[in-house]
Amino acid sequence: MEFLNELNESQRKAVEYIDGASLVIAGAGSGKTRVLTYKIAYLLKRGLRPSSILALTFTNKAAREMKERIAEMVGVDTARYLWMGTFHAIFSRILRAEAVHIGFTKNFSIYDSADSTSLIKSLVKELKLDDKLYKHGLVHSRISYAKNNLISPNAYAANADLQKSDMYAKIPRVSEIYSLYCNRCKQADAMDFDDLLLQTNVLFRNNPTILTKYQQTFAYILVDEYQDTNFAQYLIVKKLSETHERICVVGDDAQSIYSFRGANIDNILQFKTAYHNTQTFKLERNYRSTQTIVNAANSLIDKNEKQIRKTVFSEKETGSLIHEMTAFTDLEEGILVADEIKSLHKTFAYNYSDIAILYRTNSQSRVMEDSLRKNAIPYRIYGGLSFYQRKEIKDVIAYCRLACNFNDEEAIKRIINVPARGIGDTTVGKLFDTAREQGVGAWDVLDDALRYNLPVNAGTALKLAKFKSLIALFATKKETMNAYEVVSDIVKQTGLISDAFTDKSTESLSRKDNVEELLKAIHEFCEREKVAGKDAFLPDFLSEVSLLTDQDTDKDTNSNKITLMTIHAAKGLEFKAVFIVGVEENLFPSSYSLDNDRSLEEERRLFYVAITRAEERCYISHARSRFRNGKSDFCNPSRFIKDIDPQYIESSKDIDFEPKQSRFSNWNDDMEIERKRFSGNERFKTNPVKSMPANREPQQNSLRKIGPTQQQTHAVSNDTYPIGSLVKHGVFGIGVVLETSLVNGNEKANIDFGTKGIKSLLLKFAKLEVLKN
DNA sequence: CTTAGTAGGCTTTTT
DNA sequence: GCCTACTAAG
Repeated sequence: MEFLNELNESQRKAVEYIDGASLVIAGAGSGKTRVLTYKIAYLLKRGLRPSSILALTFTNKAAREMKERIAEMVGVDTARYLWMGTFHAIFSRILRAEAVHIGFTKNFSIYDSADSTSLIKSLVKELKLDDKLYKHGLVHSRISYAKNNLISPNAYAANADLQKSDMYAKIPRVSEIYSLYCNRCKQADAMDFDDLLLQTNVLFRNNPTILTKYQQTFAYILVDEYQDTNFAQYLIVKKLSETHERICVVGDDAQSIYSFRGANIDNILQFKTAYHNTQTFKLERNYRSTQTIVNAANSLIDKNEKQIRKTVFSEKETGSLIHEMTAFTDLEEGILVADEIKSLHKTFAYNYSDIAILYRTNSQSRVMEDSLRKNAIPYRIYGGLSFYQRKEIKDVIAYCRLACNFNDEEAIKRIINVPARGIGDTTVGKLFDTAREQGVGAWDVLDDALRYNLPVNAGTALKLAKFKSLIALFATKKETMNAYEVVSDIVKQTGLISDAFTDKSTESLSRKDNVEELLKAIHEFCEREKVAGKDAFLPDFLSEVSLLTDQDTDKDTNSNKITLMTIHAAKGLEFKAVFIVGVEENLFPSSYSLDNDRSLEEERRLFYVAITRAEERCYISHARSRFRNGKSDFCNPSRFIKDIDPQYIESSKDIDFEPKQSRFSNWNDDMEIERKRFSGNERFKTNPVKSMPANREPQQNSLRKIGPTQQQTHAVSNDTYPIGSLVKHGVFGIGVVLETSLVNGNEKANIDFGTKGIKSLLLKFAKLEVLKN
């Protein structure tokens, strides 16, 4: 077991304890995945069969990467038999095998969130409720909450607290919708994402022999990211490990950021209560970040009440201070970030792929993008609409689903008129109403309008019947043809992308590309299975694809580009330099989180996650005004900045926002900074990593280019705003132009707004009105 | 039944 | 400001 020597002492202890329940608290960057993989390797070396080990993750990506690493250690042929995957993937596999015990078939459909939403909308309509009050998102989140907490529709209706809060929100009939929703899913032989966990619980609760079978199968259970488990997941794991209690959960309460998806931080905080004789291991050495970054993050998270106390430390160099950047507007923020990235790239030889810009909301990406594009900095945005959420992809998949499960009503609704075949909303409405009245499935009604008294004319009836026979044809083909052949056939026969030939718009071309991309993926899937000696049929592909996300489609991750993503998406990743942008009140922390401490603490953890992504340099930026929801808002710096011990931050704030300070003294500061910067640069060249000096910083960002010491600075011969002009600014009012300068080709002016102070503004953004010059 | 035009709305989103 | 989802006209 010499591989154990590659671990530090606390890691090794966590790996070697396998006799009972263990909780591994893994601080950011402390080698959590390493512990998990080595532990599995250790279990195998100790003689456990791979098929008796269950390892649960939250993403396919995490599962795949872990499996690869284990394969390297113990060989592919052993690793293959591990039960390793996401909660959803593993339990959908078990549910397919045991489906009959809970009234489903093994080919049950998986409804994605769009299907759930669509079903909820139809139910609200059917019940003639006001969709302004019964918003689908809200209703869905209530249902989801109930399912995650294993509250049945009846229990929901009987629960006084839930009823009270629904009453208060003027949506008292949610329990009714919930109940109908469950019935419809069952009729459609469909489970939504939450059902995969809920029905697993139902299965184990109602079938003790089946539970026992899996308890015996899984001799050892490991759970990654335990802080993100919800109650349904907690209970599955608890039940499966009940007899042997050989379980190891790994997580970091400080990185619990998914409560809005039902994650319950109490699962990790209370683990010791749930499992007797728990051994706790703390991984406190951070291998990722400089001491400054680790200490700053510690000082921040220290402000949270609810947490497992730990002392995360780094033995790397001190490193540079966290840099606070202040911009006037979101646009200027983009410019400052791009400027700094250029300097990191040019002067300090950072690769673009070493740098990430992280934000709280996706909408913030736009300004950053614009600025990067203008500066010809390559970037890649993660997030937004995922591949599998694209309309054309979902359409193809809906055809597949329907071919495998004729009861899948959401699939029928989605594709019955896609591509347009003259079956409109009215007809579809009649179809489902009739099916409901007659107590049959819509599928049955399709080709027998007469028998079921479907009130449509002969032409429409024919169209419906033709649609049915088309799907029935695919259903027959799937019995003999492999997944790739069937789906190519579907795409060809339905004409889903044929309009791309007539329509040359980039839009339809990209749709065509996407469908081809999907076909390629299916082809690869079939080839993979063939290598493993299996034939891949449509249901096999379907059960895999329903649980796939965009993160699994990652390509060109190796290219040298800046990463732009939300902080949520950045969890688990690391970059040499990280820019956290828009760190302002009401944005971060989000205004939605301000009314209770629990969610405010979660926002703080989110900020903690953001900071701890950085290995060497971390920038925190905020703007004084920001364009949001169509209008410009004033912004104050986030309270979280004050939560960080000031000794770890340096800031450009004083320079930009100290109107009382005289220009003269600023100049002095500025020159001092420039001097330090210069000497810092020189040192840096000889040793790029270690001597990253804290003082070579962009804190002069807005002023260094104005100060006389800067060589790139040129006075602007400016006709529009000569010195002494009287100008009017939308926010600051009337001011006098003191001086102008050129900053990377952008004109900048220092303007005295009297009581509002002296501001340094970029003229192209400031929208100044000249009153007198 | 399809298309265009507008009103509303707005966090994060491992599956 | 931008996207979606519903409504009114073709």
